[in-house]
Amino acid sequence: MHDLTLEDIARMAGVSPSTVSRVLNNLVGTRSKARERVLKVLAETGFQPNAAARSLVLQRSQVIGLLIPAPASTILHNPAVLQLAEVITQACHERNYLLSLFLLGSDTDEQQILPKMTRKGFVDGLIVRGADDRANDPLLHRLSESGMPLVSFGRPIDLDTISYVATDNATAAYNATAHLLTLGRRRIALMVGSLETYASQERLAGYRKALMDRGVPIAEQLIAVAGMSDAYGTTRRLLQHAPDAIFLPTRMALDVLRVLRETNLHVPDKIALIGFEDLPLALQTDPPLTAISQPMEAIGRHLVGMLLDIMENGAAPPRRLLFPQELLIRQSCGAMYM
Amino acid sequence: MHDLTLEDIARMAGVSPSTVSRVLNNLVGTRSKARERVLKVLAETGFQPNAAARSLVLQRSQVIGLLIPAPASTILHNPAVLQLAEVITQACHERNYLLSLFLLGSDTDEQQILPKMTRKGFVDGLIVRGADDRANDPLLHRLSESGMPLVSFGRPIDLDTISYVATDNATAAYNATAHLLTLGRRRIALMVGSLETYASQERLAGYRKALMDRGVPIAEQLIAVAGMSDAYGTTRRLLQHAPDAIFLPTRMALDVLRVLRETNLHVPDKIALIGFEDLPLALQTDPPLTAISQPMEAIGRHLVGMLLDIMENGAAPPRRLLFPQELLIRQSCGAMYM
DNA sequence: GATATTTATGCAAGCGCTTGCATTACGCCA
DNA sequence: TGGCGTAATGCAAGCGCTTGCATAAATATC
Repeated sequence: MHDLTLEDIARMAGVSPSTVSRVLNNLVGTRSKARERVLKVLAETGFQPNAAARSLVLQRSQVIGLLIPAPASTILHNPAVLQLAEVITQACHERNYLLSLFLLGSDTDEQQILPKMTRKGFVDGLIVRGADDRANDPLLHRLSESGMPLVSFGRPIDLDTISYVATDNATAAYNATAHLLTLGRRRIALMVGSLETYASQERLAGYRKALMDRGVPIAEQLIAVAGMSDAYGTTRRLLQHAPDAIFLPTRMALDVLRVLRETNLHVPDKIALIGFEDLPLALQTDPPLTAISQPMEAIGRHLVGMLLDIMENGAAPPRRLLFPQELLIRQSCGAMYM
Repeated sequence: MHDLTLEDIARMAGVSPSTVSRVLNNLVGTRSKARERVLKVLAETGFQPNAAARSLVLQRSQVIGLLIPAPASTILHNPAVLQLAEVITQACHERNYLLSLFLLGSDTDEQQILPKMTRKGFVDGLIVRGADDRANDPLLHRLSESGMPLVSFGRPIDLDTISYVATDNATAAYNATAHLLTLGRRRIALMVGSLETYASQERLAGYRKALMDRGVPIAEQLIAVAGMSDAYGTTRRLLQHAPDAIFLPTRMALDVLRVLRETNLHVPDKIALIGFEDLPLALQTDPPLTAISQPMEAIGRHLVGMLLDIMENGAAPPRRLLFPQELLIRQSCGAMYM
């Protein structure tokens, strides 16, 4: 038994395929009697039109792709991207699009997958978790060249033709640093995951500016780069320079807290902590971590809004949107006790 | 300027569309001179054939869908599903399929999305994160009825027609409990996230059996159900019954550890801990958490293997596969000190 | 009740690709 | 060089749907 087609339904309902199509797409008046019969058959059979045929004739698939360049390590420690995926999924559904997620593990994946992703008739547009670092710049380049409607979450490096939504890490870091200064901290350490990422550079800049604006000297020893695996060691080294606050990637909070417990540095009495991202983890640490939060809901909505706009009106000129971030005060920064 | 089609390429290369198609699909001998010209044009234009047209004529899209029923809370605390997604993505690429992830947030999503997912010509088959609890049983039912090739990760409840891959939670819990007993623990507490899930029921059964086999009395007060938000309180209550070990969902480890620190119960000297899942978190806790680990790599491979098999040979009879799990001994169970 | 107007329906083309079949070009051997 | 087998190529149909156009039916108008 072959799969049902429009034609089968038409025969069963005693009408022409066109009529069935029109019923399916609601472009037939409600008072038609044929309509009733078709509807009945449709319900009985549970018929769903063939997606490929539909896409072919309509020249669009009603599917949007979300590309996540993510070697295992990255994504597992970064639930934020998942939250983004959820928000975007929701936003797409509201606009009657389907959101399809694609994981890009290795570089070979990328070579293999990208050409397929940019085929017409597959997805109508692409949202990319862009430019975490220079490494995925070529990806954006290639996507951009493909002509596929595209928006990036995160500002692309060296590429000013791509529309993007990003968050203002510089201001956020500035504000967080200022907050710590207001609380009386003077030796504020900064841990970043890498200096290759735009985000880190912006945070560093915001941090520096806040210190300078207040006339607090910048101690280069208090600035450290730490990967996931050496967060513990890096923290220990940092402690030799007697910081009274640490500004850190939230995913490293557990390692940092462990060091502080081991060295009997009470948080926040002796040392204050602020995380760069508001992951679920921030609520589970002891004490709960004050963290910078991105307005994910709004970001997601604007990403898909922007993409749909580009799909309708073309990609020029590129759209840009910068979102402010918010400092969520919990206990690790000491402000609760003032 | 309209998008390029096979016909355009054919014209540019001075051949017929059929020839271009054959070059694209590598079913033309290598010594053809036309082939060279086509290849050249293809390279120059970066042409990619229209995916919808291809799917339509071939009656398959070379895309597999991974359906993730995941309200935000669930997925954010459960990176395991992401690991699965990565493994499956990889396995699909190796088999020349594209893996497309779909998040099912709300129930309304489900109503809206499922019909689209089961359309022919969209995906060729579906992998579902099945039956975490009764709640998504209807989902599996509907998918099953749609006739779409389907495999479930996790054993479906009340449904014996669906092929699945699952892990042997009962044996794993049995072994972990036995391990604790061997280490001299006698008052082993069990925290589960819910009693609605198959997984929890199996764990509970394995736990009970291990105790009975060793003649250790089962204390019902040592068995507790805790959600993410009341893990802390539940742990405190549990402590009133003086457990010397706790068997817990890994994602609750931080809360449990906090209670134990606050009550000065040293892990593992005073109390041993074992987590049900080996999340990245297990390595970051202090002390690192002994945990049960699923062979994700193998599971992922078999899920796609099974699905492709079903796509080729039909769904009957349903395939079933049960994987053993492994106890990863770290410091929280005390075995390191023996 | 006859005509004009609106609304529902059917016909057929076509979206961009693949592929069976018929045809042509090619290389080989005598 | 002619005849043969094989490989390369082109033609045209068709995958399942939508939609412009023409026609038929239903409704409104006088």
